Amino acid sequence: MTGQVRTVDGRVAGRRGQATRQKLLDCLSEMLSSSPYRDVKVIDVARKAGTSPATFYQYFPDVEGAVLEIAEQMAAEGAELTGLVQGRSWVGKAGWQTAQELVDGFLEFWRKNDAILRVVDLGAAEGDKRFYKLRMKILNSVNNSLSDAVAELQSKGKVDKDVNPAAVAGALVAMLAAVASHQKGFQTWGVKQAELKPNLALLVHLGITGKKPTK
Amino acid sequence: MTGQVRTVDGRVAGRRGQATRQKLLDCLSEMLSSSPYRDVKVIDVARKAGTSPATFYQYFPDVEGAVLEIAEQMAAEGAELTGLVQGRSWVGKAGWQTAQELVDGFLEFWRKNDAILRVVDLGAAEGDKRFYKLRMKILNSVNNSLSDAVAELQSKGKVDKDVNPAAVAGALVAMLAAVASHQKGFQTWGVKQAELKPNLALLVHLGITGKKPTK
DNA sequence: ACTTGTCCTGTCATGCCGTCAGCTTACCGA
DNA sequence: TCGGTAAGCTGACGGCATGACAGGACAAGT
Repeated sequence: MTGQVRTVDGRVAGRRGQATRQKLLDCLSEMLSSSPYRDVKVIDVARKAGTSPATFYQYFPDVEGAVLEIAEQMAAEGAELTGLVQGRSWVGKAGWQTAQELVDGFLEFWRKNDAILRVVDLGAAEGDKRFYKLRMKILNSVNNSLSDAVAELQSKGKVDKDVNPAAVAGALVAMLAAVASHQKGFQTWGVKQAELKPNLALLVHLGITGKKPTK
Repeated sequence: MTGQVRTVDGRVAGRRGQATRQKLLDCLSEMLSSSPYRDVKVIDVARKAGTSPATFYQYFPDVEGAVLEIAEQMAAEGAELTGLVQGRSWVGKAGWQTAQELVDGFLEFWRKNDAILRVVDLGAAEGDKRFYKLRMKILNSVNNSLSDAVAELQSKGKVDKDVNPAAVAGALVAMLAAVASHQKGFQTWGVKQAELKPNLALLVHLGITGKKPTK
């Protein structure tokens, strides 16, 4: 996809250049998880990476640009999420297992990348098409698979005709993402992490199949 | 609660002062819906309000402080959400109606205040306790009512014992909030606003009662 | 050693931040 | 009517981030 890494002014980046570029990305990523997005300054990132602001601007047009880059890398890894739903059964005990593993994998992925995902979410909500497309890219694999699962059950007459597979799948994915973002919120609400998961799995199972799971 | 409105340096604000203060809040609010949170500058808000940056800092410690103020006002209005669930029935056709009206009211409220809610969400996700408490305050009314509903059905033996009411309620509320934030996202996903609502209502009904609604 | 192209940084103009002293305005009691 | 007092506002300033540029350092090939 990305044939060559290029600097802002069009030069092709070599070995060393790519290294510092990556270092800047790493430092920015770290910065995002330790301080509010709004307060992340180019100069801090540069200092942390042992270089100067000017260098940063050689590789990225601005902070947002760099964030998009990080998010892009993450989206690529996010493809692993597909495996959580693709080709799985939603019937009987296997269905319950599928729901559980989906929830587990999803929360884990989100927790691992929470800082960057927050920013992507904000960008998307603010209407920025780039972030918005990126968010789709990440969620699409899961969403499409879920949507297919609903559609298939529907064709077999196991799910009502007036259910919109895409809407249900989208809502469930949004739920998982939101809960993952606010995991800490649930704790103070008196819900422990361990308790949360099975209840989420239950909701997912109910949403997809319309039935309570057989455990 | 707030006995007197005070400036940062401790003076009590009079008629005129409160007016400019409110004007600044209004302008900030408008600013937030038209440009990314990260790019909202004090000087722009001040200019828009026909005053100077120094005046802004007389009433608010920083942009964040002003945002919290706006959010607080909104949270007060958010109490109206309570009416969407409190004392409603979740049985039979009435249950379906309850679910529909909840979804409707929730989406409407979110759409009306989306700009500020985005920022609150971000702040909460970033771990800022003030935003986080505020988010709770807004969602608590709905969340508690839903939680109670589940607990009640549970005591009647209509819902499984191993369901955690708070977890389910929290997840459903998070889902509604997330879907509301990304309503545009669903459109490009091929799901129309009108189609989305009943499917959300279905999920809510399933989650609360464990059964398909009778329409 | 020399050349070439990559890579980094010092420096600078610009603009926003956040603060302060000081000016203007409104209110109030004598 | 006339100060006196507190509220209300702003010009100006040091400080820092931004973003652009030109030039120096460096690695690799010849």
